[in-house]
Amino acid sequence: MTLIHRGRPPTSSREILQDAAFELFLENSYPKTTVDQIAQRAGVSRATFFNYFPTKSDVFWVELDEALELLAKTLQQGSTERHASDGLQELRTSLLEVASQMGADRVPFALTQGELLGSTSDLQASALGRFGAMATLMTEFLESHNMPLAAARAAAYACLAASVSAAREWAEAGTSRQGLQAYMIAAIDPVVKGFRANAD
Amino acid sequence: MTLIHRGRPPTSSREILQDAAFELFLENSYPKTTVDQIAQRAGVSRATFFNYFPTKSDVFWVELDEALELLAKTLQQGSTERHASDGLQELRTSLLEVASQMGADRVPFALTQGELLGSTSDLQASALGRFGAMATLMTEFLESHNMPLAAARAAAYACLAASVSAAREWAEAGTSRQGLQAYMIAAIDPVVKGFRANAD
DNA sequence: ACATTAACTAGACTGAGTATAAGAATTCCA
DNA sequence: TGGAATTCTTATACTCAGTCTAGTTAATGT
Repeated sequence: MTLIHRGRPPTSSREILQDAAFELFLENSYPKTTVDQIAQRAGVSRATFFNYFPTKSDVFWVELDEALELLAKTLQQGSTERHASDGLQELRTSLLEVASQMGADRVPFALTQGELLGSTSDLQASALGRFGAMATLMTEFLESHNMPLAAARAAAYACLAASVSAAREWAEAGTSRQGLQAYMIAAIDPVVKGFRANAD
Repeated sequence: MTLIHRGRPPTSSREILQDAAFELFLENSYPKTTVDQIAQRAGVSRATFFNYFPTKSDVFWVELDEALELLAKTLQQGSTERHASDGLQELRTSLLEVASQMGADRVPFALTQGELLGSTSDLQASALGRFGAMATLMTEFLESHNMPLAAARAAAYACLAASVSAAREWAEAGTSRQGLQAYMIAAIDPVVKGFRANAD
C-alpha cells in the first residue's frame, strides 16, 4: 500500500492547510481570510497552498466533497448489488446511507455558514459546480434505471433541493439535534412519492 | 413620466456598455474580454462601467434578469387576478407566459454560451445567485398557494431545472426552431403531473 | 559523485472589484 | 450673474485570487 518515495518528501499536507484555514475561518470569517494568512498559519508559502488546493473555496467544501464521493460510490455499488428496479427508491436509499455517516456531533463546517452562500461570490461559484455535479450524477443514475431524461432531471433537482434543505435544517437545529437521516427522510419522501405516482 | 434632470446628464448608458460588451464577447469570448476593453470600446472609463454594472457578469445576464423581473410581475398579477386555486398550475401558466415573450428570432446571448457555465467561475457564481432568486420566488409563490414548504421547495427546483433544460434545448435547436413555449411545455408538464398527484 | 524526481519557494504578473477624492456639466435659487 | 447643490465621470491607488516561471531543496537510485 505504501508507495516508495521518489523526490523530496512533503513537509506539509492537505490536513495542515485545512486545519489552519478552518481556524482562520472561525476567527475572522471566510471572506476576511486571505490565502496568504492560511499559508502563513500553516507555516508554508502561498504557492504551496495552491499545490494542495486549486482555489481558496476548495478548502471550504472539503467535507461536502467527501460526501459527494461517497454518494457516487454508493450509487455505483447499489447499481450492481441490488437489482435495478426502482431508481428513485434506490437513490433515496443511497442518500440516506450517505447521511447516516454524518454523526450528530460532527456538523460539516460549510453547513454552519449558510449566510455566506448568499453573499460570497466565490463560494457561490464553487457551490454551483458541486451541486451541478451532484445533479448530473443523480440524473444519470435515474436515467440508467429507465427513467426518461426530462423526468430524471426534474426528480434529481427536486431530490437535490430537498437534501440541501434537510442538511441546512439539521445544521440549524443546534444541540437538540437528531441524526441527519430523520431530516432527510422528511424532505425526500414527498418528492419520491410524487414522482413515483407519475411513473405509472 | 419623464423626470426632470438634476446635475450632470449622463454621456453614457447601460445600453452602450451592453452593446460594447456583447460585441467583444462575440469577438473574443466572455472570459477573454476584460472590463477595460468593454469600457474602452464604449468610449468610457473603467470606473464608469462599474457605475452601471456592479460586476462584469451582470452584463452577461441582462436578458435573463429581464425575464426574471417579468416572471415576478406575472406571478404577482396572477395571484390577485385569478383565484388562488392550484399553485402549480398557475406557476406553469406564468412560466409559459414569460416564455411566450421570447420570439424564435431573439435568443438571449447567455443561452448561446452554455459551455461557459461549466468553465467560468464568475459566471457560475452569478448564475447561482439568479437561479437561487428564481427558486425562492417560485417556492414562496407555491407556499402562498397552500403548498407545504418541503413540497413547494422540491416542486420549485424541479420546475426550475425543467425550465433551464427547456431553454437550453431551445437555444441549441438552432434555426429549425419552434417557439420556446413548446419546449417548456414538454419539460414542465411531467413535473406538474407528478406533484399534482402528490397533492391529493 | 551525478542524474532524477518531487516538494517547495520567490517573485512578478493579470484582472476583478473597492475606495476615495477630484473634476465637469447641469439645474435651482438668490 | 454667481454661487450652491446634484449627479455623472474620471484618475489613481489599493487588495486579493489565481497563473506562471524559474529556481531551490531534499530525498532516491545508479
